[in-house]
Amino acid sequence: MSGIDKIERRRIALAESALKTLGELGYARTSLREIANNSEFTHGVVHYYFRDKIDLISYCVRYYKTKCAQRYDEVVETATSADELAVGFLGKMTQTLVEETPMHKLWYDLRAQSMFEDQLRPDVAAIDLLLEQMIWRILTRYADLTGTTPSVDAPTAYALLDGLFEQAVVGYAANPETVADLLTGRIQQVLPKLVA
Amino acid sequence: MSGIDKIERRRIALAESALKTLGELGYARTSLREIANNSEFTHGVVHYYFRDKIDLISYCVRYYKTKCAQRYDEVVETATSADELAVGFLGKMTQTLVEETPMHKLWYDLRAQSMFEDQLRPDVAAIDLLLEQMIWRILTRYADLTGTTPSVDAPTAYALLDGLFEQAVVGYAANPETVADLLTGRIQQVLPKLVA
DNA sequence: GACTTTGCTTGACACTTGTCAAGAAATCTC
DNA sequence: GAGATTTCTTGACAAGTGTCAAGCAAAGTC
Repeated sequence: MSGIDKIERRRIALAESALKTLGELGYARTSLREIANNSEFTHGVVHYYFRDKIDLISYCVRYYKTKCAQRYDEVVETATSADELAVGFLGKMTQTLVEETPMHKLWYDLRAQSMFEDQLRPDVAAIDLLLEQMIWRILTRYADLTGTTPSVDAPTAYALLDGLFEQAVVGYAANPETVADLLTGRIQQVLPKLVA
Repeated sequence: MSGIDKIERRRIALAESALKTLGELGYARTSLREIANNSEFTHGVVHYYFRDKIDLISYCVRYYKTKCAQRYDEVVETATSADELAVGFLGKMTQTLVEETPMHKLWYDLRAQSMFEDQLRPDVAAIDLLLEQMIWRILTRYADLTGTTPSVDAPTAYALLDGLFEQAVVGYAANPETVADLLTGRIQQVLPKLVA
């Protein structure tokens, strides 16, 4: 295995460890030592592989992005009816809401941080675009299957659905049981209104 | 002036100072000393009037809440047509987006923090509810004036519009010029779809 | 097997943080 | 105006932060 790959592998291992800690504690309360403690590494290693803290976090964000935006692609491709697509989409959405709550909490945290920390902004904007495109793929496919066309543009559709999802993530901390059903109900209300 | 009022007055002065600093720096980067430095007080005073940091911040959030949720009430009450209401609503919305950007940044930051910090959750939830009710007043009035009824429930309507607004706030850091117009365009797209 | 490079540990540094306590200053009370 | 109370300043503390450098261990190279 080549040297550059080994470095990248370590970076990824560190990023995954960091993401675990970040997802639990949030950006503000996560220190490099805490990240190192929750991993098999010592705190010095972090500085061997990353210039500084923001470099690590921004690497984490970029790494995270590669994992999150293709979640629904399979559903989009295999669905043969609007209902099937909607059910599959909602299923995957509630699944990731429940199973990957920390990652979603972290995402909304980091997006908020990007308003104050310039260095995070490009990475956050890139992920936002990726998510927007993901939503757009779902919506255009949904329109195709219903013989309609989207009645809002991509950024609007994303902002709307993201608003619903964020409320669900924020609410999840308070009521883990009811939130998933509420979310699916709301999206079912909204989805038909986004095509015409 | 009574003693209890004087204390409350000082608390409010401190909270306003703190909110200014919090709005600029965000939750993670704001320290009590920074708050004190940007005010006429010394850092010891903060602990004279507030038990600890979270007590101060939670007071700030509660104080902030009283100022933000009645912003649109005048527009709702005076509008005599759906168009007038929409124009007034959009005007106030872009106005507050531009003029009170730090407060809005702080709000989204704090809502994210509340996912990690239990003590913030009740206050954040209370504000979310207040905002939801505000949106609901606007939407029901809009429905009245157009002779329709809302086609989504209050939490859904709030989540949708809040999603649009949050995107605008996040995007405001990158492109301050274009964002306001984009927001109004998107809300104009969406508003008619929320009634039927 | 000696030597060099790479990877990692350890401990230290300068600094910031929240918190608190001792005492000065101001205000109030009589 | 003396004494008591409230209000504020100052300085200190312990803990935690990001960062870095010196040196140890391991791996690779000849």
